[in-house]
Amino acid sequence: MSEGATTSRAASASATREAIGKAGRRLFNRQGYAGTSVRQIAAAAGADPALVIRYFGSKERLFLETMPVEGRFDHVTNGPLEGLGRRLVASLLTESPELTFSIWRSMLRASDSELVRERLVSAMEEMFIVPLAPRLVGPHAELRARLVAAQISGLLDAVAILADERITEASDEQLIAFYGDSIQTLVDVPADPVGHDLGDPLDEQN
Amino acid sequence: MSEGATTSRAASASATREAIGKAGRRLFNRQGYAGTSVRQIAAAAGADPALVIRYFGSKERLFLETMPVEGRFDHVTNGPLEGLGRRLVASLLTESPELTFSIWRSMLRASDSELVRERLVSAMEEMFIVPLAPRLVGPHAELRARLVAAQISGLLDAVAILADERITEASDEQLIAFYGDSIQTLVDVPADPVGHDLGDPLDEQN
DNA sequence: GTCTATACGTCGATAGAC
DNA sequence: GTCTATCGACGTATAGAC
Repeated sequence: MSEGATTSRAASASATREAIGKAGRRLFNRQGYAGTSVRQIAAAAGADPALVIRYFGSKERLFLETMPVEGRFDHVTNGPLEGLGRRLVASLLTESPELTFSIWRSMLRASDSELVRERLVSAMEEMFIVPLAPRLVGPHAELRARLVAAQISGLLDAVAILADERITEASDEQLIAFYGDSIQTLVDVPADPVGHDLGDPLDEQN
Repeated sequence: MSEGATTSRAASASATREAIGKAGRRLFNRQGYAGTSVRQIAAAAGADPALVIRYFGSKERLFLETMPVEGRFDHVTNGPLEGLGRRLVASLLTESPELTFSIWRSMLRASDSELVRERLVSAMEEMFIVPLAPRLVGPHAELRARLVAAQISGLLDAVAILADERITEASDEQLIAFYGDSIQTLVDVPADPVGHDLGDPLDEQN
C-alpha cells in the first residue's frame, strides 16, 4: 500500500491549513476583514487561493476561526464587587491591550456579517453578563450587567476605533479612576431605584 | 440659441444627482456601506452607474455626503449640569433614535475608511467635547468630557450594532436612570481626584 | 454639458483536471 | 490534495454619442 505517501500528503495538508490560518490571523488583525483578500492570505501562506476556501469554507468562516474570544476577565468578574469597575478597566488597559483592541476593531467593522455579530454578542455575554449578572445585588441586576458591558464597548470604541488621542495618551491611572468609578455606579446597589414613574420631575432629593 | 434645451438638461442633471443622493441615503441606511453597491444605487435612482461616480467622485464620498452629522444634542449639552447624564440618554433614546442608530451603525462599520473615521471623530467632537469640556468643573475636564462621549458610544453599540435585546426591550426610563446616572459621575466634580502621584497633584480644592 | 456603453482590474467562490 | 481556469459581481474610469 502507499501509506507512506498518503501520510505525507495529509501532513502537508494540515501544515498548509495551519499556515493559512496563521497568515489569516496576522493579516486580519493588521488590515481588518474587508482590507484583507483571500488571495493575499494565500500568498502569505505560500498556498493557492482555492485552498483557503477548501479548508475553511469561506473567508467569513476563516475570519471567525482566527478571532479568539475566550473569557479574559474572569479573574475580575469573579472578584470582589467593591472596586470592580476600576479593576475591569485596569484589566482591559493592561493585559495585552493591543490584541484586545485589534480584535474589537476587526470584529465590529465586520459585524455586517450576521455570524460575526452573533459571535460578538455571545463573547460579551460570556465575558461579562454570565459571570456578573447573578452577582449584582439590587434591582434589574441583569440589565445593569449589560450596561456595564455597554460601557466597556464604549471605551473600546474610543481607543480602538475612533483612536481618540486625548484618551489614548492619558495615563492608565486616570482612565481607570474616572471610567472605573463610573462603571462602579452600575455595580453598586442603586441609591434611587429608577423610581416610581420617571418623566415626572418629582426628584427633589437630587 | 438653444438655451431652452440647455436649461432643461441642467435641470435634469441636478434632478438626477438628487435622485442618486436620495437613493444612496436610503440604501446605505438600510443595508450599510459594504452591503450597498454603486450599481444598486444607480438602479434605484433610475440612472446609470457611471453617473454615481461622475457626480460624487466615489462611493465613499457619496456615503459621506449622505450621512448627516449635525449637532443634535446642543440643547442638552448647553443645559444645566445637574441631571445632564440622564437628559443625554433621554435625548438619545427619544429624538428620532432610529435615524441616530442607523447612522452610527453604518458609519462605525465603514470606519475602515480613514475619511469615515475622521468624520466620526469630528462629529463626536462637535456634539460632545466642544460644548461640554469647557463647562465641566474640576480636574481633567476635557478628558472627562471625552469619556462621556465614549459612554454614549457604548450605548449606541449595544442598541444599534450588537442589538442586545435585553437592553432594546428595557424601558427608556430604566436606561435613562441607570446609564444616565453613571454618565453623571463623569459630569460631576470627582470626589477623589484620581490621586496623588498623577503629574498634577495640585487639585486639593476638590 | 449630460449621459451611455463599455472596459479594466480585483474580488470571493467553484468545477474539474492532474 | 492541489492547482488551473473561470464565473459573476464589484468599484471605478473613460471614450464618445447626444
